[in-house]
Amino acid sequence: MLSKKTKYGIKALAFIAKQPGKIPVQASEIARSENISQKFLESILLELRKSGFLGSKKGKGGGYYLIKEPEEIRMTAIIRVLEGPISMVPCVSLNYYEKCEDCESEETCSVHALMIQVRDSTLKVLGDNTLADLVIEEE
Amino acid sequence: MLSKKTKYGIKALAFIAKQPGKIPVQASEIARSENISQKFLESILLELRKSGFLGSKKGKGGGYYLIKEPEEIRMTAIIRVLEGPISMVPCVSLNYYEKCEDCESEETCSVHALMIQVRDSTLKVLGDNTLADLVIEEE
DNA sequence: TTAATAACCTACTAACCCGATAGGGTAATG
DNA sequence: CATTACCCTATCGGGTTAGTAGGTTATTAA
Repeated sequence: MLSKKTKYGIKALAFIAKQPGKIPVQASEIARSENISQKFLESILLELRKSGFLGSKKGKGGGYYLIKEPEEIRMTAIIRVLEGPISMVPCVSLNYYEKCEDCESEETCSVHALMIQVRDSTLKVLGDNTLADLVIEEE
Repeated sequence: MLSKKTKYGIKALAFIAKQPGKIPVQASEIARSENISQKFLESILLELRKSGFLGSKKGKGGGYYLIKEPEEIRMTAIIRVLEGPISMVPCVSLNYYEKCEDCESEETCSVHALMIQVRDSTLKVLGDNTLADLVIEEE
């Protein structure tokens, strides 16, 4: 299950990407438009800024803006930052690998091979889609 | 993320499917072999019995056994029972659909279309794999 | 018939995480 | 210098997860 945090983060990024020009978008505006708790959204935007997706500008007329082009931002990157691992099990995660306590070996684990298949198919979809694709579909 | 419950459940089913013949397998044996808390496993096996995957026999020589052939048990069915929805978001779930509170319409939601793609690719993998496939890979 | 076995059932709990709220501080603009 | 809007920390209720505890019931073998 996708957390609200990730969902809100994606929606916010899409909202910003959708704006004409490169003018900063305020958190309050996004919160209003997308029905998100403003404070909660602020913390998400902050995280997206710290991880290099967004730039920010303080004061009047300030807000958040994309640093890279929407076409360059893969959904895998966004989700990994906000949600964490894409895999359903840590033992098949590429970026957040963790060994299982209960499994003696990954070769004999019946779940392992299956979860690799799921991971790869999900990765394909999320890697093929960029932020630009989300915006296009919206119009 | 897959819960331990689901993971243990799949492993247990694979363990039972792997047994030669149709003799019942005891929960204690599965728990020992797979390093699972026995009591926790019992509750999972019980659920799998109630949902029609397993039969059981009490008393000495008792245990759990598969009701259907491993080839007939799709991974989607197992996961839906133990884990719940396969989709990452309730608003694209086929079996556990729920409307989003924050979204005004699903057509304009930037997340929606993406999550349908993820759902379909995951569904393909889990629908193509049966319990029999897990056992084969183990050998 | 009785003892052992193993499934079945109910209740509880510690730990954890999520989503949100509270209450500010800091920097930039006009 | 006042307003704006980002920035930061702390906290918290509610829910879920993974497990533990302590039994009851049904079946089988001695």
